[in-house]
Amino acid sequence: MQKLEYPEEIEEEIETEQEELRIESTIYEAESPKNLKTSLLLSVTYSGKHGKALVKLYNPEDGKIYYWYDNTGHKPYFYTDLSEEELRKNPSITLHPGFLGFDIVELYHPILDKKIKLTKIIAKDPLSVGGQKNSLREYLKNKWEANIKYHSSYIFDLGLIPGAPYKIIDGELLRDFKEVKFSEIEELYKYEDPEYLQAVKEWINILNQPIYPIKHVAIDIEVEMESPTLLPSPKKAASKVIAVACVGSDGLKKVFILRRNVDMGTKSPELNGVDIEVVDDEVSLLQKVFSIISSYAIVFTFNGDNFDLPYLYNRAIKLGIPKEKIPIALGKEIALVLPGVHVDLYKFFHNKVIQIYAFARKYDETDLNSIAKALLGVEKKVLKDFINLVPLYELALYCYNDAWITYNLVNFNNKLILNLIIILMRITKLPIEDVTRIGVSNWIKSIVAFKLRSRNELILNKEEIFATKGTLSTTAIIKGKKYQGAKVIDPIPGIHFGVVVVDFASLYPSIIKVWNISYETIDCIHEECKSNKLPGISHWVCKKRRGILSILIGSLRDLRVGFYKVKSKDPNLDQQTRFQYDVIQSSMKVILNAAYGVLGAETSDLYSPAAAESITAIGRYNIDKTIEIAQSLNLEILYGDTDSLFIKQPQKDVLQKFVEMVEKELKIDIDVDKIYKYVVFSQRKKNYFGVTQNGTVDIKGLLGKKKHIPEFVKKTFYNIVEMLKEVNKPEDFVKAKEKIKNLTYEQYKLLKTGRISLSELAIKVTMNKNIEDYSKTTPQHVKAAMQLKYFGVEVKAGQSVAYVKVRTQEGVKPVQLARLDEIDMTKYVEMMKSSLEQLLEPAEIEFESILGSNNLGLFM
DNA sequence: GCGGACTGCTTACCT
DNA sequence: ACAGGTAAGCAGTCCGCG
Repeated sequence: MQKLEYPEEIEEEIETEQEELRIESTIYEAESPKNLKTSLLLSVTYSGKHGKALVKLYNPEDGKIYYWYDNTGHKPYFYTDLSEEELRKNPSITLHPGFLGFDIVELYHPILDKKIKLTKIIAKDPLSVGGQKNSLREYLKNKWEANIKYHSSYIFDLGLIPGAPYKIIDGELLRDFKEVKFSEIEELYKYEDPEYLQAVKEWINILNQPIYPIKHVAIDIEVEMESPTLLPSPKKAASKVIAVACVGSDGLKKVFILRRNVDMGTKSPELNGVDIEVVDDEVSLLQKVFSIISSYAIVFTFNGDNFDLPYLYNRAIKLGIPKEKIPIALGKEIALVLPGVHVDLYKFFHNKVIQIYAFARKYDETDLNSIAKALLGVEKKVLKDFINLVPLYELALYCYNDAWITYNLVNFNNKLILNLIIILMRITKLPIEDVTRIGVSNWIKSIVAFKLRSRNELILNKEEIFATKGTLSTTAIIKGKKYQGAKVIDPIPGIHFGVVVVDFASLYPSIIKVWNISYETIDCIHEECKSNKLPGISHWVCKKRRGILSILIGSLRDLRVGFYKVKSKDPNLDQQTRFQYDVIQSSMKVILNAAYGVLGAETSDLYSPAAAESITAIGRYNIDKTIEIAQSLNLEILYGDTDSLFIKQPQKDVLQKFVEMVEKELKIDIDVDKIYKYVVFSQRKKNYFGVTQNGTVDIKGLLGKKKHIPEFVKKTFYNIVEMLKEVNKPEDFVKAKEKIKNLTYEQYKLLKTGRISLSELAIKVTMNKNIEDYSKTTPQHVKAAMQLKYFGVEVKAGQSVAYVKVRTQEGVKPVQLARLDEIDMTKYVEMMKSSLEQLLEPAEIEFESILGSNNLGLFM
């Protein structure tokens, strides 16, 4: 299939610097009742029309969205250190049309460790605080909390928990929480300080609330194309919308097709049960779609922010539909719907931490097809012809299938995604639109800011944190990195039977808790804390005050490990509860795993290099101490990486003693993670394989598992792995050896005689940049991409190039352009060798000997 | 003019 | 737009070489 190009955007983008989308339409406004029963808080936004914060609630009883407008008189604001008197002299402030007034406040400054006096500047609307050239914040140098979005500020000040149940009584918005019993928790954490216990209780209180099913719909649209290679531009919306599919949680299965001068074609049985409506004119088609969009609480799309919804909106405008009759509001890079909410699954799945920690890297490209293949085991349909010419029933099927996939991404595995989103909202205090669109550093920022506001503490500026926490005392091993990271212990090469792996359960979060690491406690201001040095570095940590991250991250860690993980496997609980607990513990995992990284990320608002390098330094200290203890008990350490140690054939009681000693010394839990029948190490770090007691094989870092290795090498690699599974004792290797040799030889023969197809020889490598951005060198995959571009197919950043090695000057060719007879065999034999050797070497098989031992004449 | 030693770039992995 | 550490393969450079 021909690759598509993106349209050139000719017009200047109209930069709507607006932080809050002003939704002016009244047609699609939801009711705002005086009383409302148990409803989930889905979103908070600012209503320009009412000049108030707007809370969107979902009532599971009737499946409808309800609005609640602020009745507390809450206004946007920020702080400055200028006195009111000084400010009065500044007409840009006092005469600003959005200026409302001043207030003098006292707030606790976490780094100065004292209360400071600030002037609160109150504004009429969010845009007057920030977002425009002449917003109030632009006229002041020293300012705090001026970049917080108004809806977040509102959530923080009212202590709202997005994703949690609320009710309205006599116009008042109230928590509608089920009572949670804390006796068990109080027992579990009785040695912790009261502040910490309080944090634990608050987490449980919000996380254990029921999650109600939410009425939702998945939508996908198809658009006619101007040319076969140019993707339609949503901004221009020049071509017709020819199909729209909707799949709803209420059983809706609907496809609207625009009647055009194209064959109906034949209706596939896959469309049985799907209501296909052929609509005569585009305007009615759009109106019907709008009516569906506005009747569901959540609209899910895949890339709807950047394509489907702006296209529908702009097309509707173009066809003369008045904008107040369109239930869509467009922002800079976001599209919202009315009266409910829109979630763009592309953005959610694109989030790196979701990809890595929630889905364990099951998908590595974030297009719909890759994700569907990895998570649902299904693929997108392929159009057999240019979309403009495809028979209508076929188009209907294609469109329906995409909406169906989108719907199932939300609903597979017991609505996992929907549950995950709700739990993440509760943890991060972000509205559904934000939590599904922004990255983890902003999640954590929101968690922290919510807590700070509740404690009447100032939310510090990035620069302020960096000014005192920016010093580094270590040097990174890798050039270009800022500070030293984890320690990896050289493995002892060979085959080792009976290996026990112990590891620290979430090491870095534990360190943050136990050592009181936080951006404000590291290198704190107190003279008397300076002696409280951390091991191996020149930083010290506060003795007087518990750090906010120590509390937040520590409590999340403890609850995950000690409560939710345990409860998710508790057979005494019903399945639904266990499932919710499992969702909670995986949501926590996502956040915990990223917490340390956020401190070390320059782009993060909590960037605190001193804290980040202290965490890794303590990590190294921990592993060193643990090795010392192991040695004192005569345990043999085979390998270790960051937070784990591989111990050879430890005696049960010695291991027990070891665990006790480590926990006593370091105050951090260490557990047996797994037991291997045998593990095979080379001299390489991060590179081994092992067979566990139940026969599963772990392969770490070996070449054969890397995704760019050609399929045919991979197949052979995994066939050998299967053979190694059978090995239970040292003697078994001898038997496996013959089988492995034969297999390898057979594959080699196939390769040499040209019987491996081009696609199995393909090397697939991701382009992390666009072609023109490779300025320093031109790697092979880029060479291949350049050849493809010459043929009119452009590979963009994020996509992968498939190429083969050939005997030409360039050395490579994209698979599409290559012939089998020009393949450079020697390169493929080399690849086979390097990949397979990592398995053969330990079995004492020489790759070369396999090739040489048989029928030499065959290949010349 | 060419090959080996070296450094640097790039990707994909591990924790 | 969370971190650093490691392996592998290739690109590019420098140096020596009658």
